[in-house]
Amino acid sequence: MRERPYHHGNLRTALLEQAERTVRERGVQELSLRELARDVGVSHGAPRRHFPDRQALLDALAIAGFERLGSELREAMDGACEDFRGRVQATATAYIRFATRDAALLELMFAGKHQQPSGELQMAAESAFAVMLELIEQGQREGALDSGERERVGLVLFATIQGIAALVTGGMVAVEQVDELVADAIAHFLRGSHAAA
Amino acid sequence: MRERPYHHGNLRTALLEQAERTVRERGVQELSLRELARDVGVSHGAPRRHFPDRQALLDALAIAGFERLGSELREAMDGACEDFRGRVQATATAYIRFATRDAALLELMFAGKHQQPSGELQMAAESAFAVMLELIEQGQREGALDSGERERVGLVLFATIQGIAALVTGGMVAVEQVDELVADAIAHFLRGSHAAA
DNA sequence: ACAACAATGATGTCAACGACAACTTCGTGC
DNA sequence: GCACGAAGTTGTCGTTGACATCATTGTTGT
Repeated sequence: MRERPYHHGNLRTALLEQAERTVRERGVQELSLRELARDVGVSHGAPRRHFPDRQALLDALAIAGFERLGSELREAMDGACEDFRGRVQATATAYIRFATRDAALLELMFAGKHQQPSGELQMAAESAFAVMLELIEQGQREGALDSGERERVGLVLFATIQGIAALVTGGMVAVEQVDELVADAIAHFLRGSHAAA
Repeated sequence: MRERPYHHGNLRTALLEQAERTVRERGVQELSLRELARDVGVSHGAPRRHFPDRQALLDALAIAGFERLGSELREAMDGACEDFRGRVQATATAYIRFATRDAALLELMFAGKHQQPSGELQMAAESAFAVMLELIEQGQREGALDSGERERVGLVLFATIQGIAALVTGGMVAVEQVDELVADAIAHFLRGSHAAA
């Protein structure tokens, strides 16, 4: 019977997957390299080959998180083929869903602790936020938004959504109130998006 | 010459002050009870008399943070005796200033990790946010805001501000852009605050 | 085929940490 | 003036992250 082979085969991925699971269930704080190694069935020194230190693991988790967030956002946006408001609502809801399901992961992604912008992480983040910018662009083409600088309007929208996520994960807003709050915020945003009457 | 006396005199306060300093300079993660004790000139077991475990210290830090945040917000709001927009802007700016100066502390306050709502912490948080609600109330009295449910409008505003803070501390918005972004967001908010034209 | 060689994993060690227990010093009320 | 409790000290245990060294495997050039 095969004692587990010397080479795990694909340890890096296994570590990332188990890490994401642990982070989701028990938070970043509780994530321990050694426990991770035990869970995956490998010695405590093994992870070091793939992640020189704990922060490197966290950075990799953040990158994976941004990639997943980006595709969920894009999927939501593309799926809602209705009007602009519908797309905004769908995208925002997808963001909040991600934020509530993976609160600890999102916190990790936002943590400015990445002393090295690390390039790759920055790319992943920008790629995820690009979806938001596309959304704004569409809105401007359809005339639902003023054609001011895209980034400025986009930032306001993005900040609002991120803020709602923070309120929810911080426990200041009950989960049942989320949809209502998102709807309120979007209505507010759209009303404010045309030059003064 | 007085070897330092056996009793520190007021260790609890000294610990909290040093802890806040350390958190501001090096983040929550780097905060160690033992190092704290060394910094204050006391043995590694001493803090335990005042904080049964690390989380208790963090909770106390969060409470102090909410109290400070609350008074800074109130001060900003009361100081700006101009129109409603000016008060909103002043309060929002004060919030962002707190968030950038004490990013790690704010993260700590928002962390849902307080398994025990702990009563006292909840009270401190509500007391800080009460300032925001007062602001909204004033706006409604002055007719600058629709008189919808206060909490809903307030939440949208608060979420936006908190979101901007997150963007800044997450490094996604440069510090120089903050004032502009806040102004944009508030303009957006106020334009959206009247029932459809 | 086979000998380097690099990649990957295992093992051992170290300092630091948080939690806990046992002991000591101090101040206060009876 | 004494007993008692609050506040601080010392020692210990198990865990952790980082590092160094060793073992096993896969690959590559000849």
